Amino acid sequence: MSEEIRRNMALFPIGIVMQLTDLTARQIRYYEQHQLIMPARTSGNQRLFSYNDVERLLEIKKLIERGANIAGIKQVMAPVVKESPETTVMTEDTEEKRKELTDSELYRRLKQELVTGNRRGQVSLIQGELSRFFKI
DNA sequence: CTTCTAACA
DNA sequence: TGTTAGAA
Repeated sequence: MSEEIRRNMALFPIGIVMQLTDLTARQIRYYEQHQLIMPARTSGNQRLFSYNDVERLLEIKKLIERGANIAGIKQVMAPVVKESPETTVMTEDTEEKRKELTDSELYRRLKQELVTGNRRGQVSLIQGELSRFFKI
């Protein structure tokens, strides 16, 4: 299985993403309304975010903290279409840098999430999937 | 219990 | 953006 598929594989419900990004469900849904992210849905209409979605949200969060609005973020971030196999749309190299920083931050949180373990329900949902990313 | 949508004291 | 109501 390629990294591409792994990164775009939807596996976290909004609750996990909230903890990973420190964003409220309201904000996450709001960003989705504005096409900043396009999480998949379960048969029950529940949002399922991929590893990439989480990274994207962290990017959005930083831009928001820097005083950017939705319109501004849309300009900087390449609009997500769908699962584009060869679409590594990096508008600027400045984003490459920020990406590296958020990656380490994300890794730290995901790892902590896996070690700490959530409470009933989430454990089975996330732990099984995350073990594919981290060998503990 | 968790998440979803829609709407507003 | 917060928050809440009612449903799934």
